[in-house]
Amino acid sequence: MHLTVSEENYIKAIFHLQEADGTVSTNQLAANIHTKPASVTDMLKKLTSKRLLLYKPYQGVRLSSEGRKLALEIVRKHRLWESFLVDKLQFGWDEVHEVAEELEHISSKKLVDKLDQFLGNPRFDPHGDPIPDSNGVMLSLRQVNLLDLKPHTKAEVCSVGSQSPELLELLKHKQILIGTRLEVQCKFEFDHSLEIQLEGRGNITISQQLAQALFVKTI
Amino acid sequence: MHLTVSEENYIKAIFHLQEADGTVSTNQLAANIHTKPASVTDMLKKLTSKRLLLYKPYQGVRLSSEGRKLALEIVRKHRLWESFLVDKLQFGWDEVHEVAEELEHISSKKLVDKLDQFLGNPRFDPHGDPIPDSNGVMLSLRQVNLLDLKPHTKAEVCSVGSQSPELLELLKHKQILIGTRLEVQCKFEFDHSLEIQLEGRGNITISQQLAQALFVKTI
DNA sequence: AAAATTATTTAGATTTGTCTAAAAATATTT
DNA sequence: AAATATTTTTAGACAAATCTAAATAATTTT
Repeated sequence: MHLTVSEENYIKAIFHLQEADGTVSTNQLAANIHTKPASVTDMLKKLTSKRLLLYKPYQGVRLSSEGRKLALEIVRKHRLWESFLVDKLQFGWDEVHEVAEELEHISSKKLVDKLDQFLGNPRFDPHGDPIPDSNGVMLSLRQVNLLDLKPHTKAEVCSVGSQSPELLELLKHKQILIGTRLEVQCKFEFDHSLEIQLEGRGNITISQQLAQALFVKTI
Repeated sequence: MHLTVSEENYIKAIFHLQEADGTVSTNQLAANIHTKPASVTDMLKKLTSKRLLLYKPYQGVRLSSEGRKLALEIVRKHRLWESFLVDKLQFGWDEVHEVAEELEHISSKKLVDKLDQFLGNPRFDPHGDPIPDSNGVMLSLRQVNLLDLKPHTKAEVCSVGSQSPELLELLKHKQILIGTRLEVQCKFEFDHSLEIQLEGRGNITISQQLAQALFVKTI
């Protein structure tokens, strides 16, 4: 089954969007992939005819099991390449996403497996996200959204919700990294912001938007 | 200047073909790139309008200095990735070409330079071909075609003329690698074949076609 | 439940890179 | 140098992936 770069990008986007929702709408996809709803409809039809999607017009779309398998291969490649860039080529973890978006479309199965081995079969990428193995099995982290933590719980940052440059800029400024430990001090109903204490440092404020983008495990 | 994969492949093909000829014909390009002459004409017009080619209809084509610069970047990427695959991922030198054909189109300049550094700034790839540096400067080997050697000269294989699977299969069968040492015993006018002695082994026959594909330096 | 709004699909156009068939230019042979 | 053969270009068509504008379906509001 050979897919174009464009087809792969749709499969990947549906995979990520359906994590939350179960089923994905045309408009959601169009926004995510920076294209127009009409273009999405065309592509959904094409991928459905290739048996990669379960799609009923007006009813949203999900990946078929075949589609899910392909999505996991793409995610695996993306996260392995990110690991390579950070661990071997000394990229910053906040500058690898775009390059990995290109590298993830290289098709050689042998390349991916050799790369995996070369990196020591890592289970998580530099952002803390789990890397599927060559059978498409992916560990899931016991991670919760920072927004859902109660006051006085301690936690460790283990992944971020997106790789947008804007988010990464803010994290850099606040000196929050994967592995940073913190304790929620209090929460404010008014704007849903939190005050947290960073281990070894003082208290800082986290906005609702930022908290929503941070996934932690309690410690 | 952003080029599509297809455009880059034309630039690269012209670069390699003009090594020998100086100027490249439409049919030559079509054969090399596995496409039809009519398609080549269209692309030549497009790349000419981007000022990457010097092209007069019916008169063949050459790279402009801008085109040559881009070609060298692509060749650099190709050969660095081949080095990575062989040196780091333990690929055989005869199985890296196709993967490198994909990797060479990844656009990040930073990636290429970091990769170069990671590999220890190699000057030659696993096939013995020189790798241009980040300024597009490429060492040229003092290498001659095996066909041009006189009887009783000793030489060392330092590069092969192509990476076609057929050629690599034959080299594997005859156990000829980069670095293999040999001595030309005699040449036959009739079919332009050579008899050579492989160091530590017996005499074998090299056809005109094979000799033409082997570049050596005398020792 | 009818009207208004929003979401989605259809219809038709555009761009890129390719193709085939035919025409034009160049090269080779007699 | 005329005829023939080869090479190259032009003209017109096609598939992929996108777009805009218009039509249709679904949802929400009143």
